[in-house]
Amino acid sequence: MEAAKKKRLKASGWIVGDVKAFLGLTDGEAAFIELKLALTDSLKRRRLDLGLTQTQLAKRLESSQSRVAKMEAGDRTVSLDLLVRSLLAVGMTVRELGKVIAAAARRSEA
Amino acid sequence: MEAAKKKRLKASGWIVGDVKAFLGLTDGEAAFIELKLALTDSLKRRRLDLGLTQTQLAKRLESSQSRVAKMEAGDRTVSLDLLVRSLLAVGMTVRELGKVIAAAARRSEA
DNA sequence: TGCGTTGATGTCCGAATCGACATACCGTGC
DNA sequence: GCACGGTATGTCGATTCGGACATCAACGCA
Repeated sequence: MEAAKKKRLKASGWIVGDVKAFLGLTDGEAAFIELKLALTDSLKRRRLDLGLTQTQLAKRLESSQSRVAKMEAGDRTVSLDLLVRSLLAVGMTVRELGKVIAAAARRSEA
Repeated sequence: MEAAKKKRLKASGWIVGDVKAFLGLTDGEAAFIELKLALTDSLKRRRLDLGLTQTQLAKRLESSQSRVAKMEAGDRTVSLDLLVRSLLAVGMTVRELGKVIAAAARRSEA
């Protein structure tokens, strides 16, 4: 968390300390979770943009509705592999993927 | 593969058709492999930059030398999860990760 | 030559993840 | 209210992936 934001929060009465600190995660682990969340959101956004239901998307991915739901819910039984494969399967390019990730990093630093 | 490159190769006597076409991969699958390769290389480069042996890196990752070797070799039993978690564990930021991925895409388009 | 270090490869088996199915939940329209 | 389409959640057997270990090749060095 950036210092300025921390200060703002503290000033407004919050106890400062993010999820990472609370759960005792390392920087790497926190970054990994942050990354998964960003992809999770991207996937859901893309599905809605394509006007698909979870069931329809599942068919494209040769998966099941329940797994799509878990992907979008950030379920811990969903791997980064599956998330990325899915994004690529619905037409996201590697380049766009890179952008999404970099953008997510920027957002979380703010 | 981009058209211009295809032409160049053809002109120089190569039979045109990349790995993707040969193996009958979809665009998404090909992109996924491309992505893994880029991360594989990044990991090896970072390890060498840090001046670590595979065994030393393995210790940091709480893994084993053989798994590190497989990661760097692009073994199919190595997941994207492991690759990304390893990169984050050796100090790569999510933002850098995004850049590496985008850069890899640019390179493969050329 | 023999020795130590580094990395590559194959295998084992427990843990994590998968697709699938059942089922519950939640709106919306009748 | 009820039905229905869409989504969420829990569970199961099968597959994949993980760390660990053994082993091998390649290298430099005494």
